[in-house]
Amino acid sequence: MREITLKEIAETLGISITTVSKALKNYPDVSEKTRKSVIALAEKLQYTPNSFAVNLRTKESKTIGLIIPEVVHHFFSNVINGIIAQAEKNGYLVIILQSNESLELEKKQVELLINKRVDGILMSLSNDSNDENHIKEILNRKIPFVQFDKISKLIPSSKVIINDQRAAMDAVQHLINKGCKKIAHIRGPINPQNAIDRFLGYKKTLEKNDIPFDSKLVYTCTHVTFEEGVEFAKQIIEEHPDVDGIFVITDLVAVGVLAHFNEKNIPVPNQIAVIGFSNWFMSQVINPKLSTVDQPSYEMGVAAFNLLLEEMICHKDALPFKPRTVELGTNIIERESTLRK
Amino acid sequence: MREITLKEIAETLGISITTVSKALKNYPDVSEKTRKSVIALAEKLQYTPNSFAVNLRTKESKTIGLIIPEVVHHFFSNVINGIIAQAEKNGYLVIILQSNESLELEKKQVELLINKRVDGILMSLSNDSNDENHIKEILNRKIPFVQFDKISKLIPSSKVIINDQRAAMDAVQHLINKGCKKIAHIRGPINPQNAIDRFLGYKKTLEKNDIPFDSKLVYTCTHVTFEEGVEFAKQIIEEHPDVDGIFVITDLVAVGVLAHFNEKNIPVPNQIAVIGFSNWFMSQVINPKLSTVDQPSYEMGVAAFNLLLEEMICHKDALPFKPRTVELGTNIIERESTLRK
DNA sequence: AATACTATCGAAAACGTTTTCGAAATTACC
DNA sequence: GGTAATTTCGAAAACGTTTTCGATAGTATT
Repeated sequence: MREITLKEIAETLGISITTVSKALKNYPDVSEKTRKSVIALAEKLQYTPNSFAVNLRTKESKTIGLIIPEVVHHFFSNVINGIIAQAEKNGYLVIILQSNESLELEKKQVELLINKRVDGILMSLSNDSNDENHIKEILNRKIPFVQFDKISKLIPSSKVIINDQRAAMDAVQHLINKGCKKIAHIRGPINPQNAIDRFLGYKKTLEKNDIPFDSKLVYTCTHVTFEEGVEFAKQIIEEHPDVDGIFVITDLVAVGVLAHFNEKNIPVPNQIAVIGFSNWFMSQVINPKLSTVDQPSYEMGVAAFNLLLEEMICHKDALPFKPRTVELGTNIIERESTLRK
Repeated sequence: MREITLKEIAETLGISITTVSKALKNYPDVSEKTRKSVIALAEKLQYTPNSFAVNLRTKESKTIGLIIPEVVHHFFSNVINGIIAQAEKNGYLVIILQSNESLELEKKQVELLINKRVDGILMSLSNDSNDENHIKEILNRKIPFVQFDKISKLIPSSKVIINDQRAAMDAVQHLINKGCKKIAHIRGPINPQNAIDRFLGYKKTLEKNDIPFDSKLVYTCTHVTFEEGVEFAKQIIEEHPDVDGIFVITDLVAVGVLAHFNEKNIPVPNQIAVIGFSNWFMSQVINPKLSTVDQPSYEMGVAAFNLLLEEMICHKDALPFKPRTVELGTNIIERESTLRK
C-alpha cells in the first residue's frame, strides 16, 4: 500500500491537484459538486496530508520545544502535564528535552530545537545558567520564546512566574504567627532567581518583625536533595539548639529535615516548626504532615503555553509582540508541621 | 536577516546547488578545493539545513512519538528520562503525549502521531485498553513500534518488560520466608497485563508453599492511589484481623497502607509485614521504610528506544524485522516493613 | 593519436503541498 | 445581442533539499 496524495485523488477524479487541495480546505472557488466528490474519495482512501510537505510549504510544524532541568521532579512533571494538555488542545505537539541542570547540555539542546525549526520554545533555566548567549540566539532568530519558573530577568521574553519573594514572606510570617522566634532558612543554590527571591523574602520578613537577621542561620543547598535536608537538620540542631522554626526551599528537602527530627525524636512542630515549598504530593503523606506553600504547577504549564501561542500567532502574521509576564498566585497550606498550640 | 539556503551559498560561490549539497555531505565527487570553500562559507553564514525540506526529501524526521498513561508518575517519568537520553544520543527527538489512562485519548494520540509521520512510536498502554484497532493501524502502516511496561500480548511487536509474575513470586516468597502465614494482596485493575501477572505470581507462590488461596484476601484497585491504600488497609484489618502480610501492587498504594497502620498504631512489620512494588523514591523515606521490588525504569526506557532504533533502521533499508522481547531483571529490596524478628 | 578512464561538476527531477493569477465558462444585466 | 460580472477551474511557481545521471575536461594507456 502506497501513500495517498493529492495527486492520486486528482487523477482518479480527473481533476487538478489544485482543485483537490482547495476542496479539502474549503476554498470558496470550488463547486459544491466537486467538493463533495473530493471529500468522499479522500475519506474513502483515508487521505491525510503529508505533514512534511505542509511544514515545508507553510514554514511551520505545529510543534514546540520544551527544555527543563529534569523530568523526574514532581513540580516539573506537573508543569509538563499542563503544557502537553494545553498544547494538544490547540493543535500543537511538544518535544521535551532535559538539561540535567547543565549549561553545556542546555546550549546543545537549544541548538537542536533551533535546527529542528520548532514553532516556539518553552524553557526553565538550569541552575548554572549564568551565560545567556544561547538564549540570545533564540531571540535573535525571532523564535517565539517563553520562560517559566526558573527564569533570568536579564532576558527580555515573556515569563510565567510566581512571586517567590512574597510567597516566602507569607511562609516566614506564618512561622512567626505561630510563635517562632528564631527561624533558620535552608535555601536553594546561589544562582537561580527563585532561590534568591525566597531568601530575600525570608530576610525581609524577619526585619519587618524586628527579628535580627543572622546569616549563620542560612544554609545553602547545592543539589536540593532529601539527603541535604537530613544533613542540614542535623547541623541546625547542633549549631543552634534554640532554633524553633525552619523555612525550607522545597518540600523534598523539608521531608529530609522531618526525617532527621523523627529519628532524633525532636518534636515537630512544638520544638521546631517546619514549612516547605511547592506542595509536593508526598508532603501530606509524611508524618507529621508538612505545611507548605502551594505552587500552581499545572496552571503554570497552561499559562506558559498560552503566552507562547500568542507570540507564535503574532510571529506568523508578522505582527509586533510585546513580552508579557504572568504572575501566578500561591497559598500557604497549613498542616501539622506548623500546628503549634 | 533571511534564512541561509544552499542556493544562497551556491550563488555567492558561483557554483551549483548540487555541488554545495554534495560538498557539505562529503560526497567523493567534489574537489578538495571547492569542498573547503563551501564549508568555510557555510560556517561563516551559520548555515543549517532546513529540516522541513530534509524531512520531505528523505521521508524521515528523526523524531519519535511516546505515549504513556501519565507523566506525573515516578516510574514513568524515569522511563521518559531514559528514552529522551538514549534518543538524543542517537540523534532523535521525542514527542510526548499522555493518555491519562483513557482509551479514547490514546486512540486520538496514535492518530496524531501517525499524521505527524514520526519515525517510530513507543507506547505503554492505558489501563482500559481492551480494543487494539488503533495499534493494529500502526502495524498496518509499518510504522516501527515498541511496547513497554504495560503491554498487550496480543500485539505482535517488540516489547520491553519485566517478568512481573516472577517478581511477584519473589515478593510473596519473601513475606513467607519472614514467617507470614496469611497474606493478602492489593492488586491493580482488571485489564493490565502486569496486574494480572503479579496476581498470578501471588497465587502461585501461595500454592507452592501449601498456603490456601482465598479470593477474599484479594483487593482490587481501580485508580491505584494512596487513598485506595488507606481504604484497603482499613478493610483488611476489619475483615481479616489475622492477616500478617500484604503484597501491594505498587509503592504508592503501599504507602497508603502504611499511613493507615501508623495512624491506628498497628505495628509493621511485627503484626503485619508489607511489601510494595517498583522502588519509588519515597518508599525509603517513609516510616517504616518500605520493602519493595526494584524495577529498572531508566533502563527500560533505554532498552525500548534501542529496540525501536533497530526496527527503524531495518524499516529505512527495507529489511525485514522480527519483533523481539527484552526482559529486564528485578530485585527484592528489603527494608523495615518486612524486617521481622 | 585514438581510446579508455577518472575527476569534477551541474541540470533536472522528485518529495507533496499551498497559493497566486489568469483563463474559461457560465450567468446576469441593460 | 452585447457587455459585465460571477463562478469554477487549473497551470505553474514556490518551499529547500537530495540524488541520479549525463556532460565535460583532463589524464593515462596503448
